[in-house]
Amino acid sequence: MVTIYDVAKAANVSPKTVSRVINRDPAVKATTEKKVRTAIAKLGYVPSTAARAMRSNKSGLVGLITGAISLCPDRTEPSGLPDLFIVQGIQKAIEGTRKTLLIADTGGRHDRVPELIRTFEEHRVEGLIYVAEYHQRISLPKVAASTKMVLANCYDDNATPCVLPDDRQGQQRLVEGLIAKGHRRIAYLSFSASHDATILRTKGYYDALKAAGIEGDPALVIPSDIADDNATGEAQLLWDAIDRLLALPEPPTAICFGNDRMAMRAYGILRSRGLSLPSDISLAGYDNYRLIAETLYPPLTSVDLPYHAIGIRAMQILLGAIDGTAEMPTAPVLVSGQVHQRQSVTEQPATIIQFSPLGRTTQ
Amino acid sequence: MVTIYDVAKAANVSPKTVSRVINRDPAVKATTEKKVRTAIAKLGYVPSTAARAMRSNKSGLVGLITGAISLCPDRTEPSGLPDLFIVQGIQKAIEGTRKTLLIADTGGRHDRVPELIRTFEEHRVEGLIYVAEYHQRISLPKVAASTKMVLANCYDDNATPCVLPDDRQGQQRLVEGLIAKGHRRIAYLSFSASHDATILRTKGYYDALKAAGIEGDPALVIPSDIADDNATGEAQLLWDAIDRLLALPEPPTAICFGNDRMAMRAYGILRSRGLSLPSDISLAGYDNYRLIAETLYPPLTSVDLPYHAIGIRAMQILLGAIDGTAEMPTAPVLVSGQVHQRQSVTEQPATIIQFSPLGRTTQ
DNA sequence: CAGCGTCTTGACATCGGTGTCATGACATCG
DNA sequence: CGATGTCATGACACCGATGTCAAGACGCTG
Repeated sequence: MVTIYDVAKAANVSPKTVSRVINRDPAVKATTEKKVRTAIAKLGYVPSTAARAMRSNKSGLVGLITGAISLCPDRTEPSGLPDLFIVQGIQKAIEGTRKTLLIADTGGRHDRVPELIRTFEEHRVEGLIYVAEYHQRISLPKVAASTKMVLANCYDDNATPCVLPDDRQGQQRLVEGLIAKGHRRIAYLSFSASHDATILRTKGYYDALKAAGIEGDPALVIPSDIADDNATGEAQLLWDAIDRLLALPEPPTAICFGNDRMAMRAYGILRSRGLSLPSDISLAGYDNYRLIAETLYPPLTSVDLPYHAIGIRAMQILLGAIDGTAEMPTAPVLVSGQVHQRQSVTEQPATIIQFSPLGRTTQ
Repeated sequence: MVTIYDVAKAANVSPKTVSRVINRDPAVKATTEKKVRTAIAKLGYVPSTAARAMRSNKSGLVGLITGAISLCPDRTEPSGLPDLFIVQGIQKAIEGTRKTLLIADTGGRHDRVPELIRTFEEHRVEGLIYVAEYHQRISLPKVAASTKMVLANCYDDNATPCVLPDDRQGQQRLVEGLIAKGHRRIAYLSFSASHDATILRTKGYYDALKAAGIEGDPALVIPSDIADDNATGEAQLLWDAIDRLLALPEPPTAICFGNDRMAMRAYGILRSRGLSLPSDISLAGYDNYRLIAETLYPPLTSVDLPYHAIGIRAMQILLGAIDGTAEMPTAPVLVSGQVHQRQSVTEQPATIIQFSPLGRTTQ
């Protein structure tokens, strides 16, 4: 490999002068610079970051730990993919800076995280971002105090700076949209209640109802407590939940789902129950997983999970801390996502619903 | 940052001895080793790869260039995601080796590739993999001869070692499966004929027919020449193509699609035409994009695009070349994907189809 | 023309590991 | 007991860049 010494010899100058040229030191005479640049081009010299890093004690590396890459293929799982968008946002935010991103994938095994952090420390990364596959609390091993760390899509007990989706607000706005279209009986088929996202979104759901003066009905809120790897079980639960809703004396005119994939399944289930979409019932997802939301017929109303923005914010915070130009935030940074109105939700004509011993009558 | 000298001082040995301990040199007395390990643990010493790399001239880094990460979000595009699986395969293959993967994303802009290669050269990567988002011919700038390179999902004119999906065989096996179920009139709604994959798969389609003694009917093969970013245009073309097929005097009993997403759209279109799936017509996709193929109702027969395996093979080839334990292949390495039979394809009862001036009659 | 400041360049040490070779301690053998 | 060999360890140089400091060239001033 050609070194700075080879270039120096070829250009008949000292290595230090070559170094000056590379680093655009203005104290180099134009003629000398030309000589050096010619030699660099002729020899195809590329400076070694390793040597540079050793001298300056700055690696120019930023580490990223994620399961986004490995989690996609094996899981047909809903949340598996979108966290990749966080990675994309991070990539985008690092573009244009002089830093290089080192990506380590957990391969789905959390126990590998310490090992990955270790590798990063060996590479002397200047900062570290941990990306979780869904909104959750985590606990990470200690890293050197000099290594800045930011959490994306997760938080811990040590007040490590973190960037989170504003799940409460997202669901609230979605439901507000349904209410604005005249819906009053709005069901919510959520994920497992043990998820942070579910708790926050359920709160958002009730907040929206309350703001509109609609009383919440617990019969309309059904969480699915399923194991993530059990696709048939999930489908079964969804059938049951939908049947329960349809059998209510006063069934919902709209259903919100925990994510777009649940909604996608529901399209098939509801149609096999003889309902027309969206005229008989309106549906809304979550995630705005465009592959699903835009391809389904009718296209699905959904809420952005602002993963891309989360990635960008996380990296911005980290870069600011590395440069020393910005302080790390001490409270979680919330990023909100936009509601995308599509044709799966229709205007609900103002109706008066009456109860009778025989069931429901709509006038 | 604590260095090997700090450890040496703390353990009261020479730095060289610490180095020996780190590298598991057996020539160190047990008592000495213990002293050193204690000091390492107490000080939290982590060796610097930069320093190591400089001395040994081996970075332990492998570079990966891809658009897989950035291409996902903006494109609702079919092929946008799956190449990520190649990256995952690569990750998997590098696990357990002592190498670290450096991932560079093009951000969708091919003109950034030289810049990324440059960064890799600065980091002295020992090998380089380029991953394309779909099967295609590419052309890359020269890299240092000492840097091994492997292409995944693409090939070039310089006989650079490459790993490709066996598209011809995949489509052939898929169609063979349909034929085995009694289908004789099999349509193929492919991608744009300008894609390598389309050309190869179309060949596989005809090969399967020919092997079964069925004459190919050009009216059954319709390529969609659409711009990738035009979702509504794509949907329109699909409506038209399907209508054309259904209007044929002898319409197909099965339709193969260029990918699972096209098939997913077709579910809606065919049903809106009053057809029941799969009893009236059988459908098959390509890619085995499980999120779609398994979630659709009925689940979709499809062919694996063996992206994961492509990634693994590519990395294996590269690692072999870096170690010097294996020669680079001189011809493209083809990887074949399995056919996944699902309920979207039904047994076609042996029928005799007669033509009459009034149309088709099935007995 | 001596003295001084400015401009340009180079010598040298240094970052943190590791390869090479040397050294001292100790065991073995004739 | 001295010669030889083995074992464990250390001294030193080196990888490739760059920060520090100094030196030579040059022009300007008094």
